[in-house]
Amino acid sequence: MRWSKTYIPTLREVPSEAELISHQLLLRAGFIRKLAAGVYIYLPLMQRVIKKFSDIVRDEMDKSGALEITMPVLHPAEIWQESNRYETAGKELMKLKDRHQHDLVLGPTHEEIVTFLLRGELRSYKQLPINLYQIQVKFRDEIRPRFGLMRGREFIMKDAYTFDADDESFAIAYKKMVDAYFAIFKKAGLDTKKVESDTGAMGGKAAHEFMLIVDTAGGEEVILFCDKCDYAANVEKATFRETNLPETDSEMKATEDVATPNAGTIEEVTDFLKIKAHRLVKTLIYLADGKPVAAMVRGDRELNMTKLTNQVGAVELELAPAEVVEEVTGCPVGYAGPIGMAQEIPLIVDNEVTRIKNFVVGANKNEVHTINVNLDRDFKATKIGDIINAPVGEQCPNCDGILHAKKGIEVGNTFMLGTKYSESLNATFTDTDGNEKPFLMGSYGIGITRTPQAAIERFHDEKGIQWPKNIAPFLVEIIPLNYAKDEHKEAAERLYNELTSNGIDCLLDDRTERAGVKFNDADLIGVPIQLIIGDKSLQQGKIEVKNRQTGEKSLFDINNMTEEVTKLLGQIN
RNA sequence: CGGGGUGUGGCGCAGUCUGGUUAGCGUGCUUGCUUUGGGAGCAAGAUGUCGGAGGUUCGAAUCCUCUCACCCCGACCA
Repeated sequence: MRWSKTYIPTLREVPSEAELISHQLLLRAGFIRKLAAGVYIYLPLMQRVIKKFSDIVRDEMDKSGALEITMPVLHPAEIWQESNRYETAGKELMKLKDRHQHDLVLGPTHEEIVTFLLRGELRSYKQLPINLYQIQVKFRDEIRPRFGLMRGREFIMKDAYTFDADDESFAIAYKKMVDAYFAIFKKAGLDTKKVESDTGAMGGKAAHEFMLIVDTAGGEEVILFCDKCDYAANVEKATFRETNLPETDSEMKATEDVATPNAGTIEEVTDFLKIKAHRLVKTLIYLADGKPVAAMVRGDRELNMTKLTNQVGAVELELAPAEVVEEVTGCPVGYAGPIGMAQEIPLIVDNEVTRIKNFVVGANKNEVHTINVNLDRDFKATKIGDIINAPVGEQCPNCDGILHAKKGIEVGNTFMLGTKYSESLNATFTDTDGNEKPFLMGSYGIGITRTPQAAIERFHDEKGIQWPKNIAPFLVEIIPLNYAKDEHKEAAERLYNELTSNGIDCLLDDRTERAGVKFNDADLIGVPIQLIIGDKSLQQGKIEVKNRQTGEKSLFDINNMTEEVTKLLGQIN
């Protein structure tokens, strides 16, 4: 492709709307433009990246035995009502009405549709297993779309669905997908980690996420890793073993209310009472599906809303607004405690709280805390369980290693759905014994538009993008320094024709721009190999080569370019 | 949804507090000449519903009301 014949609108300045470096580079390098919040136009370079990544995904999915189909984007609301996700995922769904006032949904994912398809088609175990996938645009009415292609309202996803007759067969299907995912990301030049995750709104038995580890602001997810074994889980899911028992008293003491003037925060209270943060147990009021619940965790711990949601069996959980807190506790926000609340509500207590004697809690009175409080003696828990984020430095749940945290971007996920959808949508088959059984299902996603942005977040420098070769818009960019000069132009054209006819994907910068402009644009768009045609090297019968990933420069013989370029391509990521 | 912020040529911004020529600057764009190995120089030129609607005023980018869009933050304070 010639630069003059395509459209690469590079920007010199950073558009003010972009926060993340990867988002800025996508805009500056002329890959995307925004239409509305979370809705983007893919320009020619992005289109090429999408195609290259999609081809890798297709290739590996096909190899794994999955079958490509295309399902509709437009869904009748009824099928979503049938699975009950019209309610549970309601706010995320893009809804619309047709001219007959029929409710429709723009598909955010396709469990319902693929199950609809197969419940009418598959009647026997003999037709199983089957794996169907598609690469297609999805719609989600995100609360807050942000960061360019990272969290859009419209985006492209590869989604696959497996149907199996029994657990052994499902385990094979799941493993095949996991293997395919590792192969896909490896081919795309991305080293991903598979981590355990919560099943969330998707439901089902278990789930994993494929994370690209980054150390930039783009890493939205926190992942806990064991330093000894291969345990890895995202923060919502990660558990730990309580081996570092906190210091505490041996005997219970009598409770006492203590005035704590102007001490509302954990720090203020612990300073005032001269105690360590773990001895102050905070009581947080949440609304679980609209009903207030209280949760107690150590002052030095973070409550994990996903775990709490699961403990109370709720669909939606949100921190209670101040008015509700005041109504429930009977005092201003900041002094909630388990004893003497104005209303009786469920009380979920974190495991760790049971290890401490004589802790401090809010007294449900303004600027008063109660000291020497003990579980069971002074109040009863509705439920005791793990409701905190696994703390860094605590012990791995599987071995004696220590947990540490990293940030990552989720580029793929796999869900063991079990029979959640096949049961709710009544999709059954006849087993070997003649009985009707619901299908065992799995669903598997890869963000086709998010992954390239994640790759940029991982691979860039101050000059621009450093694409891994297999998802780069081009493999090679030919840069004649002075296209108006016949020798440069001829050498460039010859090189372009030679490489192109040998199947090497080239971009020829045939603009009559100055060298500096071309160098900067080349570094910005991030094509892995730059071939620079200038007087210095040309006079020696050489072409200058710059490896965009390392910045390394060398000279190739002008008569041996295809071989040299192919060799270099074989060496880079 | 709550909180904060921003809307001014393609892009980045100033001007708004304290209303007053013809709304500026940088960059980009067009044309010409020169230049040509890391975002050139000189010259000439084009490009604005100042997000929108309404209002106050002799006069509004600027003040008031409403509205729309976009960006950021969101629960250790319980």
